[in-house]
Amino acid sequence: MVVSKKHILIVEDDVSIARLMQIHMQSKGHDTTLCDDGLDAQILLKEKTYDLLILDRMIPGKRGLDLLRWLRGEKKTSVLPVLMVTALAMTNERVRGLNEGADDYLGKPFEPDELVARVEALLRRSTSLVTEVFDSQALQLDAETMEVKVEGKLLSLRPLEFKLLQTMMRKPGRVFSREQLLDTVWGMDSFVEERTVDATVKRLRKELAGVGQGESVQTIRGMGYRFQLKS
Amino acid sequence: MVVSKKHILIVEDDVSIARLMQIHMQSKGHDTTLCDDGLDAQILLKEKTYDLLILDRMIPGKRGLDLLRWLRGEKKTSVLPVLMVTALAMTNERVRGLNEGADDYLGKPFEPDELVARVEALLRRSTSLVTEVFDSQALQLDAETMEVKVEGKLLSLRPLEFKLLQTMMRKPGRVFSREQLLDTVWGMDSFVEERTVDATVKRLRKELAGVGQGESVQTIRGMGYRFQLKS
DNA sequence: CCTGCTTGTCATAAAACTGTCACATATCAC
DNA sequence: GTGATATGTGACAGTTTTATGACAAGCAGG
Repeated sequence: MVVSKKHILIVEDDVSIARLMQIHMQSKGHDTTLCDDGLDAQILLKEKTYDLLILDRMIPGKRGLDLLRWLRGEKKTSVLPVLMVTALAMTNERVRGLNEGADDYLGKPFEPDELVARVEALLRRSTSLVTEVFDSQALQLDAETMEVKVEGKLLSLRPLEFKLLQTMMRKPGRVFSREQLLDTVWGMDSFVEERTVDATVKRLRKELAGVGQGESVQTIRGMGYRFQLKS
Repeated sequence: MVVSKKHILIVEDDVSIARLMQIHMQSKGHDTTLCDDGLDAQILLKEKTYDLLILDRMIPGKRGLDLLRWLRGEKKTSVLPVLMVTALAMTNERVRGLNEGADDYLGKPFEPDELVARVEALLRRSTSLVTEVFDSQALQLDAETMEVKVEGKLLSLRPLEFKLLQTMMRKPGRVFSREQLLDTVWGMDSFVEERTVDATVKRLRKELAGVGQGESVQTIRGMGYRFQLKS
């Protein structure tokens, strides 16, 4: 599977190693930003968003773990995948790094192939299991757990119901035709009756009704459906 | 910082020195076990777990370095801190000992104060770094012994089950895809069916069920698995 | 070479999900 | 109101996904 072009922040003070990383990342078609100081990295992370962070454990300015801890403490960037690199190849150090929130770990010296493999694996994951949290007032939808929370009350939907809600939530108030929904939810190449949408809407409504939001999916006769929270 | 009570294994054939060590360790509130033979020490290390090993380089039965090499090689997971003691205070010998995996080194004769200081330093390090104890409410996972405690009830898992639980516990509530678990638990380069994850999950669940946490590993249909303690 | 334990795979059972249909209701134009 | 059209609803079967038990290969320790 090809991972599309990503932007990777490399925090590493050893120039030769950093260059090596950069070359390999670029060979896979990714953009890279290099940074050799922890405090500078912190600023960069505040300013921009990256798809992956390669973090050396031993860096000037701020220790790697400190940076990681800060990163995980912040809400916004908390899902940024982090690959931690270090010369401390001891098991306990590794465990500690992972506990602090690193998603993977690579010991120095490393094989370039392994670096690439781990990076690609992390990127693959992050694109398939993104933690999207839509938040329309009282309703939260978490793409990662396929769960929906309405005023704290948990609601676990079936895959199709979830996708349907997710799709309609992206444009609250907008009317979606059955054809449109079939395309986005079921996929452009599915052989499914339009009436199937009705059935799924019904099932979704039933679930939502359980938390007092049964009417948030409305029917526009002759047009389709739309989503809007009951006020 | 006060280091809580630890159990120290002293491997030393000179009785007077051994007694001296013992007295000082006990004065700091630690338990000690004395052993004057390398082979016996090996048996003890197999049978029990200690928090620190004070190892004389010159001991009967087995040479100190051999024991150390065995310890580091045999149980790759062993992170037991080792303080090596010897009369051979030459630099190169010292280097050799550290290379073999000793965590610190003390030349004979030694000042009792120095012994105590080094021991305390090692213990402090080990409690903050080595014995990583995950603690999600009632569940404790000890990376060193591969044991899991649930409300006091001990649970010894098989290697794979342990790794699996350990991986999922790092991000409680988060869903891990089978691919993700294969990468982290089995390794990125393993040729294992995705269904194997199911089998291992089943085995892990069975163990957890024995202590009333069978449902803490949940299935997210179409997505993967996640860990979350039953509340 | 045994022996016991771990683990990968497979076949099968069980469960969850979804598409469709038949019919009930609702809405609209006249 | 009446018929025509659109949508709601419940049931059911087929499909997909996961659970489970069995089994053998792999492996470490004797």
